[in-house]
Amino acid sequence: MTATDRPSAGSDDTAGPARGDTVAGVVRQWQAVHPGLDTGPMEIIGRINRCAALLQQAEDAPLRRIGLSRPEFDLLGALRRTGHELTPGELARETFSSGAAVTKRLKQLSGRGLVERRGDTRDRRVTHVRLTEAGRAMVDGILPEQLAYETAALSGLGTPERGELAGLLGELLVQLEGRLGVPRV
Amino acid sequence: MTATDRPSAGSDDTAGPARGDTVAGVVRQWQAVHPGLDTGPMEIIGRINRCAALLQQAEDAPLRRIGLSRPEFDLLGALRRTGHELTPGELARETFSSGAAVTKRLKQLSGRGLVERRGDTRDRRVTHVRLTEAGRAMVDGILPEQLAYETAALSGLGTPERGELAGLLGELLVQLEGRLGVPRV
DNA sequence: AACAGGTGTTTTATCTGTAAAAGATTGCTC
DNA sequence: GAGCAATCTTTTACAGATAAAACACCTGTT
Repeated sequence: MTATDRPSAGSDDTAGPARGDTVAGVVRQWQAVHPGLDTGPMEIIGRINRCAALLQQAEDAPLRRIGLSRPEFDLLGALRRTGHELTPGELARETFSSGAAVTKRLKQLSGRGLVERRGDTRDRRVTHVRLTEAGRAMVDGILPEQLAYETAALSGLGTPERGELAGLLGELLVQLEGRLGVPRV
Repeated sequence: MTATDRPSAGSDDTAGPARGDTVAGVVRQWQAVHPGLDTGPMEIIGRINRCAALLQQAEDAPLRRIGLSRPEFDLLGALRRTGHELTPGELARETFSSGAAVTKRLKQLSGRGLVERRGDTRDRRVTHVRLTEAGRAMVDGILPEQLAYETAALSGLGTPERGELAGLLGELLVQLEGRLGVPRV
């Protein structure tokens, strides 16, 4: 993006470290260099990207403890929440990743005994993937911990603000998926 | 994260494609499997991650046209907006990336004549990096186009909502940076 | 002055993800 | 039913990121 970086903490004022977020600093710098610029989008997109980066870094912790990367967990989660077998292609669509990436992850995960492959009887091109008992147990075991971690990460926001934020992000996401998600098809 | 994936578009109802975003579908699936689960954080974090992924994909377009990756552009942007030379270490901090990544990008960018290195006269460990005239022109040329692209991506939201969203994200980011960003030091 | 420890940068080994091609199989069309 | 385009999955080649080690240099202490 355009504003994911840190303002070069040019402390001159009170040197107070709690004077807005890093994106605000970046925007201020751009305004100083290009006074007329419409930096409005930066304040949303820059913050979304920065939040995503920080949250993902934090969320890694519970998963890392059980030796799972987030993409791997997303794959297992897709199988768990749909409740039935999925083909590699479906998994790729569910997790928004490439087919090649899914193949790699399946190799890894089936090596660890968390998922199983089964060939289709009718169409021998396709395989069906399902969670093993161990895989199901791992997802169910880590999920509450994961959600607790996420809740803690968001605890700085009040309950009403969390609702507002979720609503606004949902609106934006509907727009983006309608606009950008469709060309994917 | 936990909910970055697509709901297995089990079209049964009216098959209306405009029935909420993909994250809402994922949350609904989890609720069906684990009825008691507090899926509140998913609705924020999942959406942030999904928005980030879609926006980054879209934002690539203007940059790709001039053969620049976003991390490279972020590096050039940091030099442009601070207005002075930066060392590789400072660039790493500004762009939130590793020193090794900065080294690689500098090699690439200086090969293209967009940045120049200069050794420090006092401390021969450090080098100073500055934009060349071509680099400055490239940043200034692409930035308005980039921002126009971003504005278009956000145009689905009304002006007041954009302000609210920016404000809420700023609050969240302050919290996250205070909590997660400090251990980085 | 020599040394120890710290800092700034680069290199190396390794890992992950993707795009493009390959391989395998189906189903439609003539 | 033979051929051919389409579909699903995997493999291959390659670009990019990171962690850890290596390297170069500075600084304060003895």
